[in-house]
Amino acid sequence: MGQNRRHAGPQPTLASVAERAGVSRQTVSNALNNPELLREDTLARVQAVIDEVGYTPNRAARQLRTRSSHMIGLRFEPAQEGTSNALMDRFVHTLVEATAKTGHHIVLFSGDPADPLDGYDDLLRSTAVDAFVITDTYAGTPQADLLARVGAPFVTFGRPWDDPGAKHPWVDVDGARGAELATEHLLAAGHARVAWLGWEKGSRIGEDRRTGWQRAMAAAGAVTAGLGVRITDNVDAARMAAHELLEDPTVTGFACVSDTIGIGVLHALAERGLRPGVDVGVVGFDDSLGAQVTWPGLTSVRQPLEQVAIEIVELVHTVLSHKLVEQPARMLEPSLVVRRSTQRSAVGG
Amino acid sequence: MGQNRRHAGPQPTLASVAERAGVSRQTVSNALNNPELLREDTLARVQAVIDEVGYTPNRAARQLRTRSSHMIGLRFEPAQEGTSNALMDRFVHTLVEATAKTGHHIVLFSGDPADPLDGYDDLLRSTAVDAFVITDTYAGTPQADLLARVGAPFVTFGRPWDDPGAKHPWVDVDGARGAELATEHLLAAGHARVAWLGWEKGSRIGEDRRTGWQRAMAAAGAVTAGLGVRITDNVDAARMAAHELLEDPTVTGFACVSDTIGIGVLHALAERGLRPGVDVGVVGFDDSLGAQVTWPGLTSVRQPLEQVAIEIVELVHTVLSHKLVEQPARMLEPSLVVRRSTQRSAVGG
DNA sequence: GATTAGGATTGGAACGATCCAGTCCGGGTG
DNA sequence: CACCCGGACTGGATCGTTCCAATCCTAATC
Repeated sequence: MGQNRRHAGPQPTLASVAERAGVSRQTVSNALNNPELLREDTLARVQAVIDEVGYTPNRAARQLRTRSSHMIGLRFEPAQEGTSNALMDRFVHTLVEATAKTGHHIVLFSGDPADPLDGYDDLLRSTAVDAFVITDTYAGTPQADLLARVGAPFVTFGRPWDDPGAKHPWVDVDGARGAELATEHLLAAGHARVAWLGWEKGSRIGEDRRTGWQRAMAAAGAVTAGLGVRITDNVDAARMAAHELLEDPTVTGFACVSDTIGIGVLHALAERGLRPGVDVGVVGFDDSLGAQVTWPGLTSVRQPLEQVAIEIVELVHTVLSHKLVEQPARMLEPSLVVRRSTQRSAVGG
Repeated sequence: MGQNRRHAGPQPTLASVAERAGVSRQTVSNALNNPELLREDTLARVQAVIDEVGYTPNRAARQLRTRSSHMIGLRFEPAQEGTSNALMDRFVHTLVEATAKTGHHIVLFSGDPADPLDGYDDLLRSTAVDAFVITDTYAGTPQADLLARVGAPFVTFGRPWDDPGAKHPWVDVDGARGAELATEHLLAAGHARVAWLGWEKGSRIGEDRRTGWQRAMAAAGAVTAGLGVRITDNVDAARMAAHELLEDPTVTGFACVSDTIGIGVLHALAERGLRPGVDVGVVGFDDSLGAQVTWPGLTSVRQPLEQVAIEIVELVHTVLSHKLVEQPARMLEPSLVVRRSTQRSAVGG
């Protein structure tokens, strides 16, 4: 619809539509933005002309007048090779779909990796975007501070770790709960001593997930001493740490802070001839592509990224319409995707 | 710079800068867009005021007048779970960086998955974007046809398979050459009989890559009869196909059309107790995350996505400045990333 | 039939930039 | 000295929309 433009002449404008329909520009504008103001027959007549000539409002003109671009900025950080943070892909896609429904679009921009603030100010001052979505809050939230200071609307994916009293809207996933789910799952599968392979200190997200492991272990009356290990996020570091822990044959469960690390544990098992799921249970985190394709399949904690994106868009919408909500924060629950790395059933064939 | 806005009053405009600098609006405009037209001292004076008040041109106004938004549209297709097409991540990121250098931004949009044309027309007619980058040309190029018809600028990542005479600009990676590299590598490693695991017929990309395998085999005087298999792009299908081929113990090399399929072959090896690299060589395609983290590491054909993005931006720029190039098409060479799945050296430890 | 209320519609004035057709000015030329 | 030239700069018009205040119209009320 609207695609059947008959004449390939100049783009139709509001004025040309108005003239053709025998009404004023304002009436056409209202037909688009406040149709309830028009009499039924007038609306129908205007609509007919709009369809006939294939009119689409000019965004620039609208943006200039209304001072809103219907664009949402997202700084697209470089994905580190070798780690499984390509989960952004899933998130961004849902974000695009969710924003499309409210007539918004996502504008990507980049910035000096050393300066987390780079790029925001420019887009904002040139009125190119109405709001921002901020995804990397793990290292503090200087962007949030900047934007809050200049009064720019934004929503973060990630709670304000450093400043729990921050009033800005955010959506996050309960990582501790995820690790708890993972650990409970391993305990229920009969692995009494579950190790934790986490990131090095300093990662708020990592520490949060770790508390979930501790909570589950404590609830089961299990000892955690010597079972919590901190390493960097790569396959080899995890492989070596797993080898070390596996020297103690009573350690048969591994809850991991990431899929990358979970995969590293699977590598160690392969090298030792231990059967994943049967001899040793392993759970990763993020349900990345790696978890899905690695042999024989890695059980993983899945974040509801689709839901996160949807809620973020809702909050953006709320903020932009100045309907301030009392507590504009949402904590979502992760879930567990069970694969063979925690299943005792026969593997193969 | 420009960030030291002193007063948080209303946004400075061209007119306000002009007044403060004691010149006309046009002069300020020229200072920004055609500085060579100004006398040196005038330029310096205007610049000083611009910096002082922290002026940034309003994009909407500029866009309205010049009819160009400096935005480039990219339809962000849903990533299929379970397949390794997260390589878009790497591509998109470079695209964002490359466009930033020319003052452009990437706007993501989505569309009805059933309608490859959905979304383009709207963005174009509302003058929201100046050009498009099209990434999925594997299923024909209806978008390219549409855009060419309405005279909209665009560049595709992927050659026009159906219409080799198409005149639109494109950048692509020589997939046949990639498969040839993979096959040559396996042959050189002593695997005389190299099987090809490809996609089902109908995929132009898949067929193209397949010819590379055939070329390398023919050059080596090797027989391909019974060694070319077509399956769907998932781990299990590949695993089963590999099992079947491995019934013939002379088949010790696998060139695969994707990493997903390569990983499936690795699964089959694990189930049969065969050592990757030592007993059987496997090469995937795309150098995805899965290839990097899967055990023991999957040799893979890597597309120069960064270079693709850069060349695409160059072409977009060329097209937008109406400097038509004679043959606006670039074919890039892939490379091979060697990992343990094709190395006879000891694995583990 | 004059008055009024309120819904429907209108036309001028922005929004903030660039385009275009000048004007101003200082110096070289005949 | 009149004339012309070209570089530097100016001011109105314009892009396509929405805001605002005013006007028109219809029907109900007195």
